[in-house]
Amino acid sequence: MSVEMDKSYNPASVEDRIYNLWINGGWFHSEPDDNKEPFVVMMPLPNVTGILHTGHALNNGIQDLVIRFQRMRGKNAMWMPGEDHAGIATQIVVDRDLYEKEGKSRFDIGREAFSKRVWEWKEKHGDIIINQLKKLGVSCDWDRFTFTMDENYQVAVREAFCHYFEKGYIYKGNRVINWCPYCQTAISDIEVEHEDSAGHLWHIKYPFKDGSDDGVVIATTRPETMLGDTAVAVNPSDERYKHLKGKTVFLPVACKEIPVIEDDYVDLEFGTGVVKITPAHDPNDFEVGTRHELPMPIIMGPDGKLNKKVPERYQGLTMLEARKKIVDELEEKGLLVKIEDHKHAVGHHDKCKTRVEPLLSKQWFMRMDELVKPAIQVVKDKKVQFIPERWSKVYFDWMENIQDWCLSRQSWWGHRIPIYYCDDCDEIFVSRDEPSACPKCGSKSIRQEEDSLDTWFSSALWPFATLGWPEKTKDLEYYHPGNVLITGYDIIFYWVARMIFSSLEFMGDIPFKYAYMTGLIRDEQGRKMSKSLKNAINPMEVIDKFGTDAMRFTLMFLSTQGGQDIKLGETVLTEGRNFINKLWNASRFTLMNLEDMKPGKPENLQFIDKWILSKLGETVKAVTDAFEEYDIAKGARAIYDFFWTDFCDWYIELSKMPIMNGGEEKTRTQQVLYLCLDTILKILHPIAPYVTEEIWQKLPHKTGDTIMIADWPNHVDFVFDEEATSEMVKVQSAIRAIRNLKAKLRIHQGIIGCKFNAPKETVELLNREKQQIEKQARVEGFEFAENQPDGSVTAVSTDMKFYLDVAGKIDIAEELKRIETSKNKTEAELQKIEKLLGNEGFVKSAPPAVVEKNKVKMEELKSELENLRELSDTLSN
RNA sequence: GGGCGGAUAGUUCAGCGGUAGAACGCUUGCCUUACACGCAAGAAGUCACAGGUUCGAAUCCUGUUUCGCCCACCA
Repeated sequence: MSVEMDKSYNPASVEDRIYNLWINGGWFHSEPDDNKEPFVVMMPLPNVTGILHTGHALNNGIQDLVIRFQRMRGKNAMWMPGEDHAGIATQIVVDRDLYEKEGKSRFDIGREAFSKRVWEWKEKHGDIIINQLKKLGVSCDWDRFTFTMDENYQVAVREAFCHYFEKGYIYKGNRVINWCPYCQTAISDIEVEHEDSAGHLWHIKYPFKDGSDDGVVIATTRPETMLGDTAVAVNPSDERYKHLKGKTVFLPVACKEIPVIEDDYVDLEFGTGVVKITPAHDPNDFEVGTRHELPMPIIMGPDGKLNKKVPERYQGLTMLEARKKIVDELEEKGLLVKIEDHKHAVGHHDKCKTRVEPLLSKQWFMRMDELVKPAIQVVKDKKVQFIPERWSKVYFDWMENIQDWCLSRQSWWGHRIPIYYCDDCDEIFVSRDEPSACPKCGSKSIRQEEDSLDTWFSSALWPFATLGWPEKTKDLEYYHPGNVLITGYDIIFYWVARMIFSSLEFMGDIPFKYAYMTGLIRDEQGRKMSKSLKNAINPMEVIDKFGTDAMRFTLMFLSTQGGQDIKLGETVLTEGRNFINKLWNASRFTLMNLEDMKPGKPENLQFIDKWILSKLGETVKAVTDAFEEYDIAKGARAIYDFFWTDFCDWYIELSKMPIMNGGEEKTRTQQVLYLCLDTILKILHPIAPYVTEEIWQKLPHKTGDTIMIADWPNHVDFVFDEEATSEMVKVQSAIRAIRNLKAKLRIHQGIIGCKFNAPKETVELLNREKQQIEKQARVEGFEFAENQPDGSVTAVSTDMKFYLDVAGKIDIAEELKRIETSKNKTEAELQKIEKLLGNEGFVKSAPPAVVEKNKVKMEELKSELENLRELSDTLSN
């Protein structure tokens, strides 16, 4: 019988099979259990319209790592998955689909039909991202999968809205909001992306009256809005414009007279010191307009085109078309004084990238002042902790300067606002269910608000709405609050902050203890991934090419605790792939040599065994601590270093001889190998779940059905053996020296630096190296004496005497040069350490261990230097 | 205009008070019966700059330069 494993790891043949094994085992599922401590992670909701990007791969990878780690540590791990209806984002996608297939817009088919279409779309495409997520190997509790439009979830949303309304936090306000002409809806401030663009500052003369040459010059970046001007303003303290007080000016193009008003808002330094006031199309102007009770004509329709309030020749033009026409016209009339270049930020809707227009409009708002207070406090008190800590500053800055939240969207896909209007008595009321009559006058003539809620209103309830809230469920009691939220820092405002105040409001508790902010993933040059640059990496393609584990390992390896952005590309992914393959092959070697193993605890440990087990213990501790502290990369690095360098390069290589020797030695080595492999698989499982499971399933003496729920190793089970460790250091340097062709020369001269009394095992190890060098040396034409004294226990150098003939093959001049550089280097190092040790402060205040170490090092350097001198003397003779 | 982060080997990054580290790439050998997605040996760094604190600074402080983010109603 032999172990059947391919020469290299083939993820495609493993991943789906293993995932099904886990699903069928039901190990992802969690139920409340008072005897076990829960560990809860709430998944950041992917959008129904979404396709998986590398950001998902990163934060779901970390979430899965944390969940698998805690599950193995014996916690009742529950990871809540779900999907967001994603209001406007989805509406845009379906709207486009409708247009492409039937040439219609949503307005052509109406709310009912459109809504039906979105549901159909969701049924058809909603699973795409979920299936992609599964390819990542995520171990979330699919039985609990929640969609933010599920019936239960709708109940929660209505409850929350009614609660806020009844508390007086929700109000209808007439304000200048951000309007997206493409989506034809209001959006909130944070949904506007500002892009600096090279614009102009137009200086325009408003004459005192029709025909007059004289007038005031205003400066504006948006001349088209002058059609909605109802005043011009100057600062009351501005001496230049004292004479304007009480006058009116003539508004060119629109042909009407508007007053000159005084307001502190006007900046004396900027532009001409005179500002045109367009109350319906600029938030500041609106405030000025309110103070001075100015008329506020709205000149733009929902589609972003000028409406009937403007002269006929402008009606139906878009704002930008109107701008051009107005500027032309002003120029013709000689009213355009000058045009300056001016850089300013232009707002765009983050979903559809359309330029947003400020618009006076009636919308529903949520008062934030009260809600924000406790939400700030819990972060101040470290009840909720950001990782890395610096993000809490971003959180505070936003929360402390927060504006009321514009909740309503003129969208047909989402939670319809549960506000009702009575046609008979004008009563406005909320209702938790479908009301049949007005509670005040009993009229049946009532209608529901047409608008929907901002999608983030429902996501804000995620940490408890998924657990059955507003019902008082066992789940809610057991799982809330959660432990950690893992997400990109780009949604701190959208989601993290809103979950915090929502949980505090409805649950009286924080939603999670830690908010771990991942970096953003960029391309190899550090650029943002974008469609236009065509530099986006599709995780599905990465999985096809490198395998899920390789991708996950790469991402974890790069995701440092500082939350730096991550540069991802072929090079690093290849490294991850190589590591996984190395694991596969080390396991293949181990398993091939384990077939006749007697199970049991290894006995009669030799220094090499003690050494690898010491290292293993250290690694287990380092990894456990790192994962507990959410320092993922540190953990990944610890495993990588131990596994590749210590385990593969040294232990496996050195294990070949005792295995060949057979007998007790062999059994012992097999048992140590087994112990190491088993432990490595376990601590690597949270990072690379598929390979580790696949290999673990092949272990001859495993207990249990899956590595997923195997016990996490405990470092105290591995004793740290200092003597073995220092012996190993010596052996390693001896072997390295022997391996080196130049070292052969030193051996020949009898001045090798690694003379020591070695135990039998060490000498054997060295002999093995000797054989290899012999072979290589023969290839290079060296001669040897054949009969060597055997079993020498003392000096390696004596043992290597047969290299005598090497001398003639060495380029003496070249070698002398090398020795000279080497000597200089050693000398410099020596001086450095001498200086350090000569430093009184160092001896007094440095840790004694450090001083000792340096003393030892100095001795070593001294003897090395001496050897070099001796060697160069011999050579030059 | 405010705030945040980075600047360490050719490249990507770790280290964050005690003698400069890893991976990739590069050079030189090797298909050594787990792995060429591999093995061994090697070259490679004024730790951006200038001051300061300290016995000692890549590491702490203060400036400067530079790259990148985020926030902000100066028309």
